[in-house]
Amino acid sequence: MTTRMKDIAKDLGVSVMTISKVLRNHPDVGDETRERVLARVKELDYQPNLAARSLVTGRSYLVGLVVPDLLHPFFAEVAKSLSDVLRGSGFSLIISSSEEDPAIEEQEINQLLARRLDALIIASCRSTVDLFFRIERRKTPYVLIDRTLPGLTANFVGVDDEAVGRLATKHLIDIGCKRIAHIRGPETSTGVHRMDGFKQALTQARLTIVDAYIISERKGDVETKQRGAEAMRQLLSLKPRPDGVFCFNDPLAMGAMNYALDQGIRIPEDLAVIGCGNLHYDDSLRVPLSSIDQHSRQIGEQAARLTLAILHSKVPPKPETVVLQPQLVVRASTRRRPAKKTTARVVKRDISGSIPTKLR
Amino acid sequence: MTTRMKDIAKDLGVSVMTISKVLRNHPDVGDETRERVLARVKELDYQPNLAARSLVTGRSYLVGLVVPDLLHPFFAEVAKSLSDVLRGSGFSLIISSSEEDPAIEEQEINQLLARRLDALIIASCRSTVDLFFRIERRKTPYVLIDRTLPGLTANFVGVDDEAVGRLATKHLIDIGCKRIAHIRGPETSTGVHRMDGFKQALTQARLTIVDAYIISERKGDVETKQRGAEAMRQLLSLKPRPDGVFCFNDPLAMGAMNYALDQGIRIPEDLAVIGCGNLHYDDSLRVPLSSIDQHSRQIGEQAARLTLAILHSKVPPKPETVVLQPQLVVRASTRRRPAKKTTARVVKRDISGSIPTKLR
DNA sequence: TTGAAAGCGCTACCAG
DNA sequence: CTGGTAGCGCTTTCAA
Repeated sequence: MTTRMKDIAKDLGVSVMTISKVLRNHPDVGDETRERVLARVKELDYQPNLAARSLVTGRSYLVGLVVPDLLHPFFAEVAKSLSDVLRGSGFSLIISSSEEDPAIEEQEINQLLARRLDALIIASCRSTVDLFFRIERRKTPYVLIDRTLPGLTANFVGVDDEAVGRLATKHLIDIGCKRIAHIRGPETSTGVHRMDGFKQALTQARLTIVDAYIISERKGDVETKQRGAEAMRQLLSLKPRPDGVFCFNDPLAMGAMNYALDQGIRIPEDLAVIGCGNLHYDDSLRVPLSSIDQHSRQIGEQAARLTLAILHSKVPPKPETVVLQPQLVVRASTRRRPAKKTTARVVKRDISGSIPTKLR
Repeated sequence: MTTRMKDIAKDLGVSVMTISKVLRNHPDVGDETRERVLARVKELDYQPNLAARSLVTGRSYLVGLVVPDLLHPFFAEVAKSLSDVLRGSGFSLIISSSEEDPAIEEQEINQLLARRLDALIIASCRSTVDLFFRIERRKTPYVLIDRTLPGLTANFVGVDDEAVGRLATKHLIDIGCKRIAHIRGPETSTGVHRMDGFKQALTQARLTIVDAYIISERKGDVETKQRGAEAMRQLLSLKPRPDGVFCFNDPLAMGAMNYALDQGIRIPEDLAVIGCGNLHYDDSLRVPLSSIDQHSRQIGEQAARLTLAILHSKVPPKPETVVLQPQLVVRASTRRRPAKKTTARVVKRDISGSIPTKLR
């Protein structure tokens, strides 16, 4: 069997309590005893069973993260920064992916609840709040990231998605686009709010909102790039063709651009394209892609900070909302002679948004 | 407080044991009693405390995964397929990242050991075996993925990295390259073996190995793309310049290509470039990148299969090694008029290797 | 079919 | 400073 405190206690002729205290740096232990215990612990390479410990303390020092897709660099980046901060505070992060499937998300969250984690951080793909009320009934603190849910007052860290839509669309208007299309995202808050921002920018510029220029997500589990290509195919079949497109995210924009380029469309001359996410490969694409940076790293850091604050506070604090302001990053896909001077805040080189991909 | 079996037992006037049996589908319970218990469980939304359960059963139904970098699509893909398979078998996956830092890797593995996980799956960035001997002493089964360690006989799932190096280099030779360079990876098995394969292919083709054409990883934690650019700068300063480069991985190749293109080098005419990883954005780059597919999804699936086999077997089985054969994927960055007919197996369109990035 | 007793490995509490 | 007692929430074993 594996070593237990009892074994060490017997070896050394001291009580189990003494071992326990030494291991938790409790002061009430004589120096000599402490040395002997530590020596034996090291010799046996002993580690206390954390499951047993958390059973009695009621705390697991485990935080759960649920994301819809680990392959998306945005969530990978969030996971990374989150994990960095938590590790520094003695918490471990257990990451699970819902594969953008509400049923899997529920299943994964149930698992995490059953394991009595100290807190949950969730980028939810659900559209109903029932699951979150259940979490609240279980008294497990949680922080939503990236996506909010209508009718749910909860801790939240994310970007201002209406501002994302406005910023991107206003930029297209500023460079002279007149017929602006939107390849929209799913029915989550991010998808809906970015589209709202898109419409707001058009309205503000006294441009009409053309329904046919808004392409909805196709049902089914196809690859994002392919969906982008399909959406672009639809747009190019319209008359008159749009001269600017705001895509819900960068993978979608990548697929859309590829299709357009393959059809001989010039970007940005015939068609300007902007995405969202500011992914690390944006500036290496066939046409480097303009994008909106959503501060993935900061989202992770703020979510971690908020989680730790909740865990350290005695009484459950009021839900806090952290909304970050998105930033425009201009690259070749929208670099045209401007129709009028751009008023948006422009970041020439992306620094904060660059995602370092380490060497394997 | 949170609900316990005791509470439900008291409510219903039955014993705790009966509840426990119902929840584990034990047959020895009367139908009527079972119904009553299930009804109350549902009503209270009760879930047994898995920490308590695993304390007595000695099994946690938790598998740990340690990767060097979640942001690298290869590891994200592995994590995804692994998680899919394990979830289907009733195991949860707890993912942690070592950030390519041996000390963090040790710390994370210690955490996982202390939590008494059922098994560990590790893509190690360590160069010594001591940590793994410790894991073995703890009797925790583990599976290495992607990277092996010299002097360690252990379960392993990964690609044949010498074959990766040979395949890539032979392809460059086949399309007529005469002065072939290598931007190599770190001192892990992947880095070393791919370079070995590179040298083997040169030797076999009776080309000399020029030391200056092999660029080593710079020390320090710089971004991969930048390292690729820096390596390319070095290569372009040599006389004569290389006419083909095999890069350890695709992010490195991306940085290298960008630099070369910015210097006015034509790819593939002046310089052919091939990477490894077959990442989903390879075909959307300024020059679509030829690459070697290392079957990330299959690595995850095989590692999961192997892990489950170990967990289900009564006695610890002998270490098993699964070595997958890499596949060449040709794109524009090496598409030249061939000097002689290529003999390598060529996949024109990448199907197996395409990595679906879901819509956020 | 049901349940009482014992204990998994650890820590809180309080007595010495 | 030290350590005994009690018990965290659950399952195993075995008797009724």
